[in-house]
Amino acid sequence: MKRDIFQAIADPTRRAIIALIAIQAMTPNAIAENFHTTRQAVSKHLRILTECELVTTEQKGREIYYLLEIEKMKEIDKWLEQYRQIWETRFKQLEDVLAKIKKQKRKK
Amino acid sequence: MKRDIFQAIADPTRRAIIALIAIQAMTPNAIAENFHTTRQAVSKHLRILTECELVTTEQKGREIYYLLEIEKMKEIDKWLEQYRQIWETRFKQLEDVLAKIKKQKRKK
DNA sequence: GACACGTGCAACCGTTTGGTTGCATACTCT
DNA sequence: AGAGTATGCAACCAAACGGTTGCACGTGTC
Repeated sequence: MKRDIFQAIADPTRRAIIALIAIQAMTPNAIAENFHTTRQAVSKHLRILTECELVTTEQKGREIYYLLEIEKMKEIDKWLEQYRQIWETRFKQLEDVLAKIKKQKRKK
Repeated sequence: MKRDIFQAIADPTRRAIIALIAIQAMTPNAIAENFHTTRQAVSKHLRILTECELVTTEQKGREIYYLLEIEKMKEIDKWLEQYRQIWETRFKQLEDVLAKIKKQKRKK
């Protein structure tokens, strides 16, 4: 039942929940109001997000606020980094080619 | 059956396939050699990756080479951008606080 | 043309997923 | 203490997922 962060963000509803609590911490009920599902379904999503440490909870009386653990999002960024390097290299190569063409035109 | 890019990268095997063909285009058979599954299973993953335009194919005789569509990866980067802004803002705020503390110490 | 090779697709199967309903628990207010 | 509110958890269900096996189709090679 160990889910990783990539599975966590795979579901559109969960991405929406993340977007919501990124702005401000919210209770399950408040979050559920934004979706066309039951509160329990949202609760399940929150459990998954908590399991892979993407969100934390903070109890205030009988209400539980869920907050986004923004640091965890960096893991995706870290994974993307290797590919960012590739597309930046390709862009650089494209620039070089364009520069070469420009140079050749000037010669005429 | 419409899958988005986030579902595509949710599976560890698919992320491994992406990592493989990021270096160089490969045939399904060559890719499958790197995993402990059947060629058909890999073929299925490739189909999913093709469906959401993360990979493209190039036929060379009876072999089909799969290549990574690196541009598509930028979609994830674009999605991450909003959160990157948040963690950078927080880091900035932290810096400000530290600077303030430093300043106060100097007064003494 | 016959045959091996590389590949995709359909059918099937067990497991996981996302959802629902119903219930138990914990806190608040009167 | 009792009523109402906020929440989590278990049981269940249909659909989707990831895998396998078997087969069909196109492409090279002899």
